[in-house]
Amino acid sequence: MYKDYIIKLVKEIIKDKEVVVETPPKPNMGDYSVPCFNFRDETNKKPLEISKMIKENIKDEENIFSKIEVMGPYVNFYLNYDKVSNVINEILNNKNYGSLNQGHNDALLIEHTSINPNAEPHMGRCRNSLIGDFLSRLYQFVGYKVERHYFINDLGKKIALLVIGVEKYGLKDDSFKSILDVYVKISNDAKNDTTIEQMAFDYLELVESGNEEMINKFKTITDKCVNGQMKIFDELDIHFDVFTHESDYVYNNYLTNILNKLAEKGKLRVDENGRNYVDLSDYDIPTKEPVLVLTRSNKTSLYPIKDIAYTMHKMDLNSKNNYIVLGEDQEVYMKQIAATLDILGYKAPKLISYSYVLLDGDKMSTSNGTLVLVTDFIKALKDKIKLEFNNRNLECNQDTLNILTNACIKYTMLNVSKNKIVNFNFDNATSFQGESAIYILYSIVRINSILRNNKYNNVEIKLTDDLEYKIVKDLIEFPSLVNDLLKTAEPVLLTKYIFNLTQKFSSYYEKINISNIEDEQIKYSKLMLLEAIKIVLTNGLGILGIKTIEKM
RNA sequence: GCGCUCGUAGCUCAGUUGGAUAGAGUGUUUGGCUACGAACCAAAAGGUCAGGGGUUCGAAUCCCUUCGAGCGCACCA
Repeated sequence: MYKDYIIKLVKEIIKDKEVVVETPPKPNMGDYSVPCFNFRDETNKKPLEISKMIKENIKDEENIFSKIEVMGPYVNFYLNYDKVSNVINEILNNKNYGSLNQGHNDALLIEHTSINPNAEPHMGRCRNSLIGDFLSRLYQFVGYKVERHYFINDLGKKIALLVIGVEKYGLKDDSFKSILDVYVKISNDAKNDTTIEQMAFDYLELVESGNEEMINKFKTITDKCVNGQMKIFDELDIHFDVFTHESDYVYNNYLTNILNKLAEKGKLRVDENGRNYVDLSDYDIPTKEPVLVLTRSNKTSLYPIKDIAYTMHKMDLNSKNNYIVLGEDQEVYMKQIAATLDILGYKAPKLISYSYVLLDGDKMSTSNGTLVLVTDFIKALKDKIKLEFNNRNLECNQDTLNILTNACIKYTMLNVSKNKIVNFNFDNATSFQGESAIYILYSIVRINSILRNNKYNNVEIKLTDDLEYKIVKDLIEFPSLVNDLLKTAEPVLLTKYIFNLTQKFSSYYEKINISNIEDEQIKYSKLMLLEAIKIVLTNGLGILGIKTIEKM
């Protein structure tokens, strides 16, 4: 946070040049540094002379730095910890520390997950939900009023098949599993009997023509599916505010209006088979043909036109802060949608995309059996956690078990850059040592333990140890980290920050026994430091969707 | 074939919009508990940053190229 201050100071000396502030490679080289290579000007001074010149002329009037030193072509700044440790009081007085209320209580709409109703969530698909939920919590943390949207694709060929399957085989009960069983049966039947596929198209046509009986059949079975999915997401503590059915857009005039408007703009085409498509040749679309097909030959609607109707609806609700989370495989598709929306005079939501999840090197997919279902993974984690508790003769209640399970899943999945493939490895994902959620939660438990045994009164902070300074510096950086999260939407920045801070605390814990300290001011300062660490860790974990526990 | 993303320690990953001697965890080797909670800490070993060119004071980072991986490229959603 003092980077801006440094930039301001240096700019008073070096005008018209961009000033970069970075962290020196070694702690004994200071807290911040400004490289002077780029400050060369007409006078052609060497960076070495410039760094000296900056040092001699700089005026730190707020007394933030205890020392400013020249090291070759760098000017290094050492924080005055007697002063900046004040951040601890700030954190204790503001439990929302890190949020600068960037959202100003504005509304923000985010769509994520939106998986096919007949698909059970697995760890691959789940990456969307975890990133989406992370962003939702981040935006909420910085003061947006967040609304989480879920689009229910209740009109696909697959749902039609499912309706046929239920007619043929009935439904044992309303559980997700029974529905999936029926789907597997009917899609196997369809492979040998082509009349089933034709029947599916006939059903879809009935729905689009407004046949109420058929509409109800589609909606009923889809809603049962979505209920099943939501039970799973509930376990992950991921929730949605608004559900919208794809079918809502076919009965009204939404779709014909879109087609008419595209025709008005002169961009609607019909091909030799009677299909409607949009001409996107004015846009940079990296497909063979710059088009987007909207209807089948029989004029029933394809998914994109319903998605466009839905997206327009979302943009009407919130045109300013509108986000969608999609896998990398949808990037080109989103370009097509955005281009079509542009023709229609609409903006597109901001796209957050991410790469696939591989299972030990294989893509997770139902067809080749290489996938880990969320429910199965949750179960495996719970078993392992219980075992670990047993080995230590500790009790683990349901709440703790759920929190720890969630923490493991979220931390593992969010600890990789979005545009990199996640190599999901079972042993790695269930490791509780080192860089893991359990390590972090365990450390907070140790902080709690100290704070339970040692009461304190607020004092003027007096720190005595290098490690404390390093921790304070991390705490100072938290608000600017949150800013970086907003800029990049990159969860790994946060997971690494949390882990680094936790590591520093662990070393500190080994080094200094607070309970044995006699001097009250020093002891209380350290206790306040721990409290501040706990608040920042809790805030950070909260953004990841991870709850903390008092004991374990 | 064309486009996008990626390639960093045995394994899983960071690397501050080009900066100082490339960092963590895990695994391996070693040391530390009659405890502010050892799911921890300390230390050692481990690198041609996929290969090759280029740009400049300086490249894991930018450009070109080769190789490798993932994804996409009109009637699935």
